[in-house]
Amino acid sequence: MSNGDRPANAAGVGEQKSGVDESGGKESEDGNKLPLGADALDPTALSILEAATQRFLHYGYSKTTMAEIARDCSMSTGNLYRYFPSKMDIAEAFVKTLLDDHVTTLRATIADGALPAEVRLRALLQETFRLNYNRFHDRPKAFQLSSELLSERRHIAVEWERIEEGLVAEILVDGVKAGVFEIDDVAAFANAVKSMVFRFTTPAIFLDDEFQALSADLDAVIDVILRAIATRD
Amino acid sequence: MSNGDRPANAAGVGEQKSGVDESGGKESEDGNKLPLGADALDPTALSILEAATQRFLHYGYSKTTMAEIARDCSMSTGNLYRYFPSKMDIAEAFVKTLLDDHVTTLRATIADGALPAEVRLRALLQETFRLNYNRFHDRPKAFQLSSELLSERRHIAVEWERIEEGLVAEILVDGVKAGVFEIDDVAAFANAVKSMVFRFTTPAIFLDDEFQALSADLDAVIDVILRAIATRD
DNA sequence: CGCCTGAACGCATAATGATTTGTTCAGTTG
DNA sequence: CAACTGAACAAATCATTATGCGTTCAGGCG
Repeated sequence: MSNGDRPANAAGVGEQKSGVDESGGKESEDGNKLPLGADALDPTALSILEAATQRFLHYGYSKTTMAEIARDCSMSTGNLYRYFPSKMDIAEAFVKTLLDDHVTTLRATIADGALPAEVRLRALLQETFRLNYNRFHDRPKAFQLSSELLSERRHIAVEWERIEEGLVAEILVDGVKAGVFEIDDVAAFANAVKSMVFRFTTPAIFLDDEFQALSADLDAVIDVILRAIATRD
Repeated sequence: MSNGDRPANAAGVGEQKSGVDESGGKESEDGNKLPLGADALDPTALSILEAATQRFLHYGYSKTTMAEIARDCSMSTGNLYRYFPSKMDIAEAFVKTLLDDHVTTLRATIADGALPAEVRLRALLQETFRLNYNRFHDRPKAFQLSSELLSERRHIAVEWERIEEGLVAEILVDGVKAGVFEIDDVAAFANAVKSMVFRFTTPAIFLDDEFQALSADLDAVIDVILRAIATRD
């Protein structure tokens, strides 16, 4: 218990190691447009994350050893622990950048506020599906790692869902303001939407299904949703 | 290859053993109100199924041995194979009676045609959820066995889904006839409903969730569905 | 000849031991 | 003193052996 020396803000992933408590943790008051992971990282920590990312993508989490990451960075294994509390925390940083990219893409998808709310909502939900599908199909290693991590560190999944639900709610509010949607409780409805498109955000299922068929099914669901909230004249 | 002797209709589960082909198999032209499994079973086969059922429920599939089942029935292991082609086929018969019970319960739930179609649809979907939830929570061994079998013998799952979708479509048609629903393509809409309630029929997910919270979420989804198809005046 | 037995076969699962790997920390370096 | 090393330890993982189990089939019985 002698070395209390850590670089300023060591990896920003200071959660409990294996406990089960759910203390809120940092709230990050700085608006929700900033990236949620990998920001303000020490250069050394960044190089570790980069090396780990390459190996994770090629060989997967379990086949990547701390010794290999250390060798890639020309440092000792012990030194890795000055920047990340554990191997799992490196994976967490990796997954956070993945999710961060997703959110960025989704924001770009719905950026054009001039488009009708129905169009933007459909685009958002289809793009969410497409991102999940591609992550699952084209980068299986990344997918496996993220789903394992998200099931073990639930708070990340919860936060991510909260953000996605916020995007949906954003469009819903726009639609209500524009007079094309009629919704009592936007937050509750956004939650219902999450349930309804669950099938298209749970890759464990669409193993052998075709993208086209699922996308068409999703369109049918969106049709129902839009019909339910369309203003009646 | 000398013994071509089998009791008439040996277990009615004559599918291929481990091939991958998907030939239609028997069509069962006799209406869909009859039980789909465990009918017309030899008394001996029935006693085997009964003994196996008890052990499956108590100890699960893998911890139940053919030797035990044979001992329970006071016969040799070899003789079991005169009534069921394999252990998995005994499990199939077991699962079919489970699903059969489900369908019977669901039919009873929506039997009262005098009730409004909205009420019957909600009852059907909530009851479907409740049955899945209970099977998952109160009889974990039965649940595990059925999900493993349904993923291996897909045609059973497919047929079961077809029946459930048929029940939904039945109510939808009634609602349209009564003038309370407005639906273009009933079959397509029933399929969309299946997607939307997917979350509530996929027990792998509601591991730690509460029944009440999920049931409330399902109610919200049903509200959206009903709002989408309500006739407008 | 129809119905059934139980020993025998080969595969899957479990148990055992050997090796690797995540993590720690006393100590080195500059 | 901050940055880092590398040997040491416990726990996980892997290869290998041993055991159990589903399945078959040549034969017995009534």
